[in-house]
Amino acid sequence: MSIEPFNKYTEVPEVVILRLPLYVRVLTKLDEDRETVISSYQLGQLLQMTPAQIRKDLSYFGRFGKQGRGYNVLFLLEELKRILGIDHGWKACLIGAGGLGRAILNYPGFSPEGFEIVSAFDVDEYKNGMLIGSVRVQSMKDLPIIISQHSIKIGIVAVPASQAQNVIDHLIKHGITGILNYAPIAPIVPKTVTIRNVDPVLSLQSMTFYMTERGK
Amino acid sequence: MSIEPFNKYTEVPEVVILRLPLYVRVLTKLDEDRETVISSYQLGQLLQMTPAQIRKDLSYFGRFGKQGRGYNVLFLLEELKRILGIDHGWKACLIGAGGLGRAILNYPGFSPEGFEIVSAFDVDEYKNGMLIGSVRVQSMKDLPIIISQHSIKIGIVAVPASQAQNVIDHLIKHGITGILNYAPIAPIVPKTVTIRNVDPVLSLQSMTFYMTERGK
DNA sequence: AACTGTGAAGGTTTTCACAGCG
DNA sequence: CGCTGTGAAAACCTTCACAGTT
Repeated sequence: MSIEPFNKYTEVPEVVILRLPLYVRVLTKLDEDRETVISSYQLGQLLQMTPAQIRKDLSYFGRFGKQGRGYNVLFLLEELKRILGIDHGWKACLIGAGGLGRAILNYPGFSPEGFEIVSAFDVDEYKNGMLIGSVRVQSMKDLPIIISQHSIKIGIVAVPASQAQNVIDHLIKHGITGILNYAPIAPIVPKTVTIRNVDPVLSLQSMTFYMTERGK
Repeated sequence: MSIEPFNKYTEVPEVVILRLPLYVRVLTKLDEDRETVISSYQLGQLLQMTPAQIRKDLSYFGRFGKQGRGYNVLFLLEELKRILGIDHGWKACLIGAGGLGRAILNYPGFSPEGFEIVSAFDVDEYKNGMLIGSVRVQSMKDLPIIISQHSIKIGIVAVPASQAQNVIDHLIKHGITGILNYAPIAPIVPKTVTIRNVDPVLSLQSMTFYMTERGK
């Protein structure tokens, strides 16, 4: 029994985790450009952040730099990938093979980063068997077996808003622990599941605030 | 001359602005469901937030509720739309008519929310004249005149990463003040311009942190 | 009785500033 | 000398708790 108020072990702030992929992205670019060393100041220039913030963020995970010199680009890049769990590939399944789902399947940005959509599902039985890119659309009733056979942990939701929460609940029931949701809703998920929403309309709606007199 | 350290007029925190569109979304749904009154507690349930946060957020802009009763759904909805500047439509232009650009043009979610893509551009002259949905692809050299004729303030960027910063600079030079960027880069813009990035890969990369042992 | 609006408290994140290392 | 890593300070954001209104 402690006299002081209970304070759980200081975790890494979520905002920090959200920034790590940005670091990965610029480091990847720097590596492609054959840069071998970079300082927190230079990283800050590229990302429009303060050098102190970058150093503090990295310090949550270890000591990756060299005083007087900076960070080794490739070393820091690989450390960050390991921390984020993207030093290996991830399989994902897609739910919803409409216009949006098709665009997601054809989006060339996922697989170079190690995210592979290995399977697609749609409630519409007419779409079953259709080939989109290299993926064949399957019936929703095959979802449990496919998820378990391929050990899929990520679900990408591209169904209409009205069905999205149901689909999300269904995915979670069958073992999905990460969801990338494209439906324009505010989904409710247990704390054991990580969800990210892709919602360009929300982005535009907060943008317009700053584009009106009111926002200045 | 004050003794106290200078503190600029307390602005509304950006996180608050980012949440307002969420309130708009659930209020819209509630209105469609013929709900007329809602409390901060109920809103909190729907959005997985504390009632105090919702009340505090709203208090930055005025007093919209009634004690003992809650908020009038339609009234609050319209106030929030006015605050965000979405009580009227916004015109946007799209740059990049490749696979991604085509998906954006065909995405049915923008126009019901008042965002209309009135024009599309591509550097590839072979695409000029092509019709995508109801929009005809134009040459980049027509961009300045079209932006000015239609008073377009929003640019949607769907070009390859290598060209994105150039395109963004170009848009800004010709009067665009809001940018929705789909290219996987960390763009640099002046403080007079508001930018939002749509980047599902970054979302996935922060998600996997929490899906690994490390993230628990 | 049921709720809002809000100062104040509490908690979190950013920035500062400098010791210490290469 | 130039830079990192990091306690401490400052700034920022969330939650509490309750006076006040309907």
